[in-house]
Amino acid sequence: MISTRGRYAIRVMIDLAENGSEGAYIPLKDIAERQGISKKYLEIIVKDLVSAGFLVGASGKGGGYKLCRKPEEYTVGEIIELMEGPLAAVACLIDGAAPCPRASECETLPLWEEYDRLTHDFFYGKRLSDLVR
Amino acid sequence: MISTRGRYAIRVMIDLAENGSEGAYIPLKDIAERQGISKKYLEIIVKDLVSAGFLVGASGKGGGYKLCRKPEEYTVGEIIELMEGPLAAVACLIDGAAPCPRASECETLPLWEEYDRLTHDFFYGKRLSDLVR
DNA sequence: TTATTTACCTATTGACATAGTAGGTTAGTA
DNA sequence: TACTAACCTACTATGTCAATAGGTAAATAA
Repeated sequence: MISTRGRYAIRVMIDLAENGSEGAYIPLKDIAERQGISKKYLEIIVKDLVSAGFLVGASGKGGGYKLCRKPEEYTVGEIIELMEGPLAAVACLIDGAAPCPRASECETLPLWEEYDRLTHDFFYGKRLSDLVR
Repeated sequence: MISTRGRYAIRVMIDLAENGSEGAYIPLKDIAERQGISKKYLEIIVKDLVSAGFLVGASGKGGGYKLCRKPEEYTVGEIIELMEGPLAAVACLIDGAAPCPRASECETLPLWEEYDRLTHDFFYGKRLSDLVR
């Protein structure tokens, strides 16, 4: 299940792509109102997008947020994985996790691997520009 | 993320398909040992499989569990949905849930719908017999 | 009939994640 | 100097996950 963190993050990015023409900074308040999401909660989400270098923020009057790249240069997959952690169907498939000692005999592992590839290809094949009206 | 409930349920079903030849009842203790999973925890999972009519249990000496259908007559999707609830990527797509008031203007909904179809088709296209060695 | 085996039942626990809220400080602009 | 907006830390309620604990009921083999 994709949580609100990931879903709201994508909506913020789309909002910026649609309303942030010519590199203007868009106040979070405006985004929150347009999207019908609590501004306070969006602050938490946007903070992570800034840390990751997906957005840049500017303080003070006339400040706000804007995209760092062109919409076609963001994939939906990287946004989701940033906000939610690895896009893995099962814990055994998370990179860097302790490898499952039953992996070699596990009859379900190939199933999860196949689903994992499907999911990964789907979300990394979608770009922010594909979602903008 | 598929939790242990769903994953263990599938492994129990595979174990029964492989070891329960000729309609014999297989004790949960044996399954737990073969699979390396706590028997106590499996009891909870197996209980749901019985309630749903996927398995049948027999008490007493010589008892245990067995499949009710042939392995090719179970889909992985129905097992997962039984154990984990709807296989939906986002809350707005759960059947019977309160419909999202923003659905008509939501720019991300088509994305989740497409992913949902992909996931559904994948898991309902896989059968228990596909996982048995 | 008795002992054994096995399913079946209810309750509880610790750890963690989710979805926020609350209240303040810093930075930049008009 | 007033205002705006980002930025920061902390807190909380609710729920889910992954089990564990300790029993009762049913069926069979000796």
